[in-house]
Amino acid sequence: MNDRKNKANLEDIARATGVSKMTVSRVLRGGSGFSDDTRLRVTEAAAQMGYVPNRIAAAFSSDQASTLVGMCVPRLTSGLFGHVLDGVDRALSRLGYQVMIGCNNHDLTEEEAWVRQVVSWRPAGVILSGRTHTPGTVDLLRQAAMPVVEIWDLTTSPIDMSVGFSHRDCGSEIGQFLLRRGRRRAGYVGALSRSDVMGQARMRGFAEALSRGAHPLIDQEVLHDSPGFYPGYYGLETLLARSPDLDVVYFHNDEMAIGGLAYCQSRGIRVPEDLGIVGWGGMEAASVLPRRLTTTVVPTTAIGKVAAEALVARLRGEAGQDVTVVPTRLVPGETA
Amino acid sequence: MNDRKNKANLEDIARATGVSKMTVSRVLRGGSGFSDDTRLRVTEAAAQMGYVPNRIAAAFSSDQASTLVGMCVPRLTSGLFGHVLDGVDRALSRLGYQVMIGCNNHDLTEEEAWVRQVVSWRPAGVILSGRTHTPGTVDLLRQAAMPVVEIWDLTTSPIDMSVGFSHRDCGSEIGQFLLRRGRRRAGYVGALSRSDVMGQARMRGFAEALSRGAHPLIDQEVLHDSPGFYPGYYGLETLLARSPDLDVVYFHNDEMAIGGLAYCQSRGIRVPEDLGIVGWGGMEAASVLPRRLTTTVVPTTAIGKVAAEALVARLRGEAGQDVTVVPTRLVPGETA
DNA sequence: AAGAAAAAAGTTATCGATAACAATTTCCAT
DNA sequence: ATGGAAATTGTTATCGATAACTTTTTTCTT
Repeated sequence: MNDRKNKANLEDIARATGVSKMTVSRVLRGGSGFSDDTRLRVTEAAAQMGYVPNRIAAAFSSDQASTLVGMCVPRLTSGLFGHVLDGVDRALSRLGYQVMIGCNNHDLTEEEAWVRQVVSWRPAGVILSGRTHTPGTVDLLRQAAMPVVEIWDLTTSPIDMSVGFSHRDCGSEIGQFLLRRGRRRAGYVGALSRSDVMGQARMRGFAEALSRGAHPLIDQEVLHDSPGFYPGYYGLETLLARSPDLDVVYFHNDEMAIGGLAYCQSRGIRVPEDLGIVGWGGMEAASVLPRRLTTTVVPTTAIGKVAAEALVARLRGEAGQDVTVVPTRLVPGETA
Repeated sequence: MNDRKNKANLEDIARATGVSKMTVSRVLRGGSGFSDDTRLRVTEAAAQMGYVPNRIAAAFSSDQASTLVGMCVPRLTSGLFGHVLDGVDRALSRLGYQVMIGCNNHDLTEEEAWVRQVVSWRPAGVILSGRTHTPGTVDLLRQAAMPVVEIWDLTTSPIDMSVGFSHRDCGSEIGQFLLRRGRRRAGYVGALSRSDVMGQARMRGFAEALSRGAHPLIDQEVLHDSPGFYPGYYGLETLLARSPDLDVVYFHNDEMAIGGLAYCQSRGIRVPEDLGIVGWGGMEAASVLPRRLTTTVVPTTAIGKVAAEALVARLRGEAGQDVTVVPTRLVPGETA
């Protein structure tokens, strides 16, 4: 307990116990190579001195010992990613890992900047959202030679591993569903056109299914805004002003769809009789609306959990598949 | 570029440039003490060799250099904390810090375990949620002698700094508001009774204000469940079964209040005529309901931002206040 | 009881960066 | 030109833990 750093280190404990630093290290890491008597004395001294291991030093010395995992999401304020994060954090913290977060705002350059920061911490592994990355990002991760899991948007040729589902298939499934229900004049309301490639993929899948069914997408309104309630409200207003005779509208996500529902309510448009409304994501709020929203439920927590477990399995050298599909579920609801 | 570690280090760059490690270090950290010529040669070599600094080593060597900040929230799946996290992450990542997250599930023992892990990474500072902590947590943080910000629930005697508002005042303000509006028979629906001390504080403030107004709280239903939509729905059902003549119900948060609204809708209870509904938190969804929810809006992102800035200010030795009040705002809405 | 095997404990080198200090070079005024 | 200040560069020690190896002690077998 000196003045400047009041933190005890291995040497302090060694001195207090009359053994070597190395023996203390062995005891505290709980391996073998020490007697019961020594173990007792060391653990007691450590507890008494309030020893907190220095993981910086440990990670520095061994480079096997890092328990840091980086996790980057497109937006922290999205309810869906909160659940993914929760799944990741639960699985990892239980195993003694710490999660470093990042947020790329759907911007691949921001993602690269974040990856550069994280890699400089020499983490045990990294989890990214999405399948598209800058060449620089991929380089950095390959150089770092650690487990990488790409989640959310499935890719068959991942940097390392991938856990998720196909956004295109989500859109396509909804398209087919609506055609079966007799909808013939579909529109789309989206957001973040430039950057949210996954939303785009859903829209493309949707449009393709409609075209295959010979009732192609009539019109779409894609806002340069974040996909929230108000953009949904005003997006639908704009779309209907242009194409009043649509019979169903697919939204970028549930938040926007709920905004769309609010617009319908305010204008006396009956849902689903006059207009069908379909969302995506499966936010909890959508399921307690007066009419349950027709949507695709995404197993957010499961994706986080599976991604974390895949990462740890790889760290432990266990065999595992590189690509894991976590299926989504179309919930018919009452709005389409 | 050896086999085992394909990462270049300062020494590699030094060799390639014909200067000393120290000079390379100086150049890459962008201080002074080198010529333009050297700077150019070094930065070029670094870029060419794909040098990624080793922050583990840097943090280890100087203990001033840690750019890690720990941030612990009660729940990652809460929309509110997603915004707080976003505020923190934006402010910190802009300044070159990395955020390590944790989640304590409203459990002080889990919080202590997390703090122990985080402290072992010798972070630059820590942000906690709430004003109540175990003695062990407080000890660990005091020992570590680094900036600590307690957010969300304001305390006048923080471990170090505090940024937030008074939950009791939130409840009290709603109580007074409802009395002014002529409500006389109020109930409360809550969740997580044992662990969510902040929800409890709101309830207490609410009940006190009602008592001062001579129309005390009639009944309350507190579920041992997480505060979501369904608990709100069924909580209100239970409460009304027991006390059918309530004229207003205050909910633990907006999610639960929306669940309550759904229950009213399903039973033909008119809101606000037959029953007033009041939430807390200010989730976005609540503002696009057919009737805007009466609630208290919490400046989530601002709290995160202010907390992060206070932490960094302290790190830089700048003066700043220890306790910052970030005011909430009662939004009358149309449901009470 | 002697020797071999196993367990326990100690020694030394090392990870990569930085602080503190020392040495060298450059620049400028006289 | 020359002394001295300023700018630039180099040297050495250090942070705390761990891997790899060596030494000492204990245990077991015949």
